[in-house]
Amino acid sequence: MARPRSFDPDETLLQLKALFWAQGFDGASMSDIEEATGLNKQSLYRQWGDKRRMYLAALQSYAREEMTAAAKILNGAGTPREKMERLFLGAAQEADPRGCFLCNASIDQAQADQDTRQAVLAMMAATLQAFEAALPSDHKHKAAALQANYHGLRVMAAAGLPREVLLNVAEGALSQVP
Amino acid sequence: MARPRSFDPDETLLQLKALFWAQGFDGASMSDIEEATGLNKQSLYRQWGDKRRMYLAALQSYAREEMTAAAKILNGAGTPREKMERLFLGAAQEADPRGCFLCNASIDQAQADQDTRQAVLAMMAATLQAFEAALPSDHKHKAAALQANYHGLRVMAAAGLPREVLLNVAEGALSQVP
DNA sequence: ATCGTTACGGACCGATTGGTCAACAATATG
DNA sequence: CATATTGTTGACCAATCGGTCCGTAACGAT
Repeated sequence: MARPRSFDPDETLLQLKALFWAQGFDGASMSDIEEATGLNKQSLYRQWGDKRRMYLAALQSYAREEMTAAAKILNGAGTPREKMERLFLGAAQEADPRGCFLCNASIDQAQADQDTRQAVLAMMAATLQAFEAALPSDHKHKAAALQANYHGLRVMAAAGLPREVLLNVAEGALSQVP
Repeated sequence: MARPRSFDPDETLLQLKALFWAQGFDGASMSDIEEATGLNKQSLYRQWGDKRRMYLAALQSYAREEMTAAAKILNGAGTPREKMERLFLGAAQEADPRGCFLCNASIDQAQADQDTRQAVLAMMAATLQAFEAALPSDHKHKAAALQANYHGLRVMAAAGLPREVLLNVAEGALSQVP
């Protein structure tokens, strides 16, 4: 009935996520977005309405994928200790310079935009639950502190601290897990 | 010999710090800066050169004041436990929605600007030392993890998590301190 | 009072910002 | 094949961005 879309919105969303994750909302201009997606502005606006919604969609894509990757570790096989080792040592060794997109959004957009704030709160709550679920019943009260530890680790990794310090953080966190 | 400055650079620096802390580098326009300081662009440029150096000066002002406020707690009187209680419970109860300026800079400017990156690294290292100094000698290895915990707590506070969760984080952190 | 020097204020700059519009291209249905 | 409908393209928009320039104001030294 009409001309079909010539791009895959899901694939474009991954590119948006990568861009906003690395550069933040203000740091990514529409020109950057056009370049990163290979699409024209108009196609982007037609699909998502405005830049804010592109950002929100990217953030929710992160929630769906990167965070369920963490959740997969936490809900996967192994003892609580093994799960936490995989999570914390992984974060310390990879040391993603982009940080954690959720933390980034908390800091530079949660204050500026109500929708982002709500999305961030939901993601934070889901993360807390994943930590709780992965801990034995007599250690669930440590979930929030471990989450804070994890987010702090990601921030320190983004700051560029040496791996040795990051591994130190991971070991300290793990010492709380039986 | 010449017309004297009609503003106090130190006072202006406090206003710059407050603005960049709350809004970030990109989030604060030169118009915002003029409004926040009550000064004209030209006076600002004469004093600091460009916007980046205003930001860096603000960040270093934060390092000098807010962080030595934390350092004062850590280096002050009391047992390690008491110091950590003051630090973590304070951060959980005040729950500054602006977050920690150091964390914010780590996330949205450390990648973009080399000078900011170096300043952030120095501040992070100084913070680690303050934690180490405040812990008894057989617990110094926990300094990095406690720092991560602290930064995570600040990020979660900025995200808007309920005080109850933040207090939970603080208690979890404190359980590691004798 | 005058002069040299510096600070201040506002007009102004090109570049870039996020966002829109209308012409054109392409396709599924009749 | 014709048509209705949608996607794509690039020109275009006002507004704002960070930053500069210059005329004037205000001071200390002589």
